[in-house]
Amino acid sequence: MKIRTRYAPSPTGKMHVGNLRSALYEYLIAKHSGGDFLLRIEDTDQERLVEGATEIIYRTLDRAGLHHDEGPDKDGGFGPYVQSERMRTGMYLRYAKELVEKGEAYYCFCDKQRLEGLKSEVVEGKEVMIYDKHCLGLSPQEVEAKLAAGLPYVIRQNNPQEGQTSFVDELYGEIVVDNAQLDDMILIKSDGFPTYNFANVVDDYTMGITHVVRGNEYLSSSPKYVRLYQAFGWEVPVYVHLPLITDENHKKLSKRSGHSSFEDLLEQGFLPEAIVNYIALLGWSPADNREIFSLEELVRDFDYTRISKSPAVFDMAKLRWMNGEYLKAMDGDVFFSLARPYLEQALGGELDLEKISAMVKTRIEVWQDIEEMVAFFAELPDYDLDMYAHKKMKTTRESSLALLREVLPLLEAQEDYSHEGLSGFLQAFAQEKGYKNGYVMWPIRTALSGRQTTPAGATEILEVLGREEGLRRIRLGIERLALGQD
RNA sequence: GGCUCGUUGGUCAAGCGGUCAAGACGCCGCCCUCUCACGGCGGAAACAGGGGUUCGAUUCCCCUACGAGCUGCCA
Repeated sequence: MKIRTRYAPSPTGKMHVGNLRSALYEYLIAKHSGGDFLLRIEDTDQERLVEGATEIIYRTLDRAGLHHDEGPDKDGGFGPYVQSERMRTGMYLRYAKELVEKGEAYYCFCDKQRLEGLKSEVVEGKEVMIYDKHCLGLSPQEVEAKLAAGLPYVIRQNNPQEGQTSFVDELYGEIVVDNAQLDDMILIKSDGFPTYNFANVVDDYTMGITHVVRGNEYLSSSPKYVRLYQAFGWEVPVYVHLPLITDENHKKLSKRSGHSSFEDLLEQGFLPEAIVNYIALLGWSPADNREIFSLEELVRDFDYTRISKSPAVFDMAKLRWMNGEYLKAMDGDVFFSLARPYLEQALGGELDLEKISAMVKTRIEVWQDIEEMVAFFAELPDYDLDMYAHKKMKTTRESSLALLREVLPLLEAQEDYSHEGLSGFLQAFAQEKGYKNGYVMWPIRTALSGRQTTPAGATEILEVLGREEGLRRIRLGIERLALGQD
């Protein structure tokens, strides 16, 4: 049997990493076995729809490389793939009526007031209500009359008060609940739209979904869905409920709390491959110890039985590390082409950006790190003269001044300002004088950069800065040190 | 409140009756070195608690605690 999975988001905003991970696992489970991954838009809640949200879903999936085999834009013969369009075919109501006829569902005409009156317990500020099956007692004639009168109605599932319902989740094992716990959830809303609870079952069945892969939040309502399948006489699909992804406070990720969406992370300078790789490991681990996976490798190695059951905290620090790994492994030219906009923004087009790009490559974790790191090339920052003193280099302000004065004429005489030429001659100089390399390089680099740490050594910086600017900065350093001494 | 699920270092996470309880991120130290970074080496750091079962429990069962999810005409 060919596995078919689906990602079924409701278009209500951005996709955060939890949403994306669901999509990823659904994709991986299907693709690992050569199956199909479908996209279905669940827009049955007309009030929560957000303009443009569907486009975000397409964009995100595309950027993440999770290409669907079927979807609203790719008909595979199981369409429509948008629930509002499916509703127009009348299918949900038809199926609901079938259930009514079987006694597995019933019309309910209860209005808001009556329902409000049913709310009894108040727990943590939330009122808890269990529907009392009031309308189940209506005779067929009464129902007909109310329907004919055009009264608004909903259709509710009719769950038994006794017995148990169970199903097997691939990860969590057998889940058993007392039927008395199952409330008569609404299948068809008064606006004619199906609820998620009903639509997901009808759609998953009619679209041939074999493996229902979804967030853990559905685990406890799954018995109700299972009852629906059974009521229809449909085969229950394979269920794989995924553990939650939480923030550092162990709270479920949500847009409301300002948690990053996939697109936010891209803006923050993360690579889509790194994000995908990272979230793949949030709740799943391979049999070996590997951590770096391309999407193709994930497809090959993804064994969903190894998905864990406990929630995972989204750790930005590790994502940053992983992004850095991707950056380091990237081809130099590709890196440069991607880094270029950031380099240009920080430095303009004057300097040799390609050289600077190479310097920065092993030192950044996200693109945004570039700007701060290279700013000194464009403009010498104001710096504290104490920076010239470094215990390990054995330099002091005084020794630095002397060193720079000693080295300046030599640099003025130098023609070759290549990194190789400069380092060759400077090291020779150090050796001749019996200085350690650091003793001569530290003052020079400080004068050139005005910084304690730089993405390159003194001679590389000098090469990029060029003879004129380099000498200018060194002279300035001498001047300031001399002044500061008095 | 009820129901369901979960609980190995700060975080991810291996383990599936007998291990000195992996590995990774982060942190710390050392080496490399013209600073930083990379790279290399090393370190601190965990089985929530209590009962069982067993010759032997991180591993199986029960209870408690804690956490999470659901309990919507939201998904």
